[in-house]
Amino acid sequence: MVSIKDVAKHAGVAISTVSKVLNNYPNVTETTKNKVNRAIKELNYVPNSIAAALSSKHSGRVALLMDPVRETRGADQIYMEYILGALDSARELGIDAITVFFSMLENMTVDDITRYLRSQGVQAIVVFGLSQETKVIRNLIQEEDFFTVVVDAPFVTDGITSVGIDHTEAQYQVAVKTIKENPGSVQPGESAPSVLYIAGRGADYTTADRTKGMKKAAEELKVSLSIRYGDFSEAKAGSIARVTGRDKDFIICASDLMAIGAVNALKETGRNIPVCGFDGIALMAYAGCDMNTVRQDFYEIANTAVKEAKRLMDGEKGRQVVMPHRIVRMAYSDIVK
Amino acid sequence: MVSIKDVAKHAGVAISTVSKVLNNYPNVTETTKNKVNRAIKELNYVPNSIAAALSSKHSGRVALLMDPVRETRGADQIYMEYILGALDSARELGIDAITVFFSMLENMTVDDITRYLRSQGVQAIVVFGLSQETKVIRNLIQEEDFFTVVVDAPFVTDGITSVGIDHTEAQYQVAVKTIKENPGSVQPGESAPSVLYIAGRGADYTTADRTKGMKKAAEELKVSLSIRYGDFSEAKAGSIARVTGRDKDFIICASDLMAIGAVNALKETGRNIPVCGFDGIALMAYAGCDMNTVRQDFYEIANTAVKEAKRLMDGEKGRQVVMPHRIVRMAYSDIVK
DNA sequence: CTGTTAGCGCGTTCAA
DNA sequence: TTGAACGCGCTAACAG
Repeated sequence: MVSIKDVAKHAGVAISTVSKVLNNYPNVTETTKNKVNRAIKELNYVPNSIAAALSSKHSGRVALLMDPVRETRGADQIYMEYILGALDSARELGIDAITVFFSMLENMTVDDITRYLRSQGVQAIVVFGLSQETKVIRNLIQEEDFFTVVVDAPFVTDGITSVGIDHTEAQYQVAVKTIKENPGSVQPGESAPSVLYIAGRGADYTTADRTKGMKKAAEELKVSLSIRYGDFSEAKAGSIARVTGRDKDFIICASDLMAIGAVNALKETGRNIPVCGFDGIALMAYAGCDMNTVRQDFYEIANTAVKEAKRLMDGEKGRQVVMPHRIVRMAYSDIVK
Repeated sequence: MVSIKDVAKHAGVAISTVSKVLNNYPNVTETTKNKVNRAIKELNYVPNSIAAALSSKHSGRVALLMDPVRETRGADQIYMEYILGALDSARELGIDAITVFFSMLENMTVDDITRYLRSQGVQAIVVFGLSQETKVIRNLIQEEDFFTVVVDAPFVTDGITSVGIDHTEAQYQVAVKTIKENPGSVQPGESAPSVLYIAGRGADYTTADRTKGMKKAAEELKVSLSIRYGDFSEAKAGSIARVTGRDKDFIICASDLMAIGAVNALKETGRNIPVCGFDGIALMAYAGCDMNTVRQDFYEIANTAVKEAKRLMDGEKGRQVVMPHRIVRMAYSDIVK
């Protein structure tokens, strides 16, 4: 393995000089810089990031923490896009990222986790899909032992950046669009259209925001609103749709999986009313649900999140980043290429 | 940060002694071992794996190479399970794993990739879903610069282990089961039932094996067999089903995604014949395809693959590992909990 | 069985 | 502007 020493020798300079041009330090003549770069090329040298990390005491390593629930394989797309987006941006920024699932952290204390991550040279963490129930992770974040970026959760301090879409606005828009696009589904003679909103899990940080958006839409459109919590469970959303959805004109769901559950439940009862979801995953179309959702661009969110992590490691302060979203209609024909 | 030196001092022994108990070396008295362990506990010491890797020259780090195609989000489950399985077993074995997608390696030469991985301290690679078309990766494997485990591809040398199911047998079984379970779908008066087999991509290592299994089943059951290549494309499988499937009694597909494409194409034409897939992903059930597939247990395969990588790093020779498979019927009700 | 010592490859003072 | 030297935390001979 060719090391910095070989490069130095080959270029006829000192090791430290090579290190300086590698790290773009000032105070290096163009001439020597060229010499070094030529040597690097000729020897096909690649810096050893392990050694660099050990020496500099900051690895620039980031851990991606997420919780793909084993039971809901249909939603894997979300996590895959998170991972793809995060790794792409890590690669681009030249920092390395490791993926850590909550399941690997089970029955570990905050201290255990901190030590584990430290031993791995982790300097920053990016947390996806945090819920208030995940106490350990929440404490981990609040300990601020690492530079932290949280996706879809309201934490912002000097060391914590928050990234996510505006869930209130997104839910508002998708609800309005769904109701307005389907005026015919209101029973004739009915005074006000009725909407069943199947919200997520109360403990989830996004739930309150989305519910607020739904309420705003209901007020503006003067529709009567019933709210139930489906806990992001497809089965539970199905039950709710069967019972509470019986006399409603619209069902609006806080997740695609719940929308699928609701639609399939309705099919059994023979009813056919507009249902909309939220996440914009391909599964919707496969499940035969041609309906509105919010396109969340998980890839972009994760991509940005890692960039924000890098920003924190570079000494900048935490901040809140609001990502754009857009409303789309998922259709099978758009999926199959 | 508390280091090995602190532990040594605290325990009143030499640094190397601490290192020895850390790495379970022989020739250490129980007494000193206890002293050291106590010190470790008291100081809350965590070994720095970065330093260990630098010093020992073998990081035990493994890179997971895979190629989740961005267009087929429905099949993300496969990659998620690969990742989950691999990371779980890496965590269990105490080695760290990084995930690398083919897309991150685009327009890099074998040399570039080797250097990149080396710079990351990668010692072993696990390659998922290799196709003969991916020349660069194939060359990377054959260079044998890293300990290598390939999933579903026929490479075995002293430094390369191959892990996967028996695709011939699996395809044989699922085909037989599908045909036997649906005797009624054969047109009355017809001499021999006819089967359309939509194979994968010719360049894929699994394709030949699966096709062999299909042929064997066709011979045994005395059915006439037509073979077309769907290239694992849902759309292409749809076209094939529409055209070539028009007069067939069964359609058997080499992947779930193609099965879904075929089923949806058939729906348009109003025909309803048995169709089976292969991978056993949840999407099948969501897509309303209640049909046979091979349950491949991607999680288990990846889990095993990483263990095999560890085995290679421990100095054992490469070998072939055949994983079990089983045939299941995917139904929506089994998916939704 | 335990301790001493020499690196691993690199970043970083501090003199020159 | 350059280079020599030290140390990051640890492993691995080797000596005792």
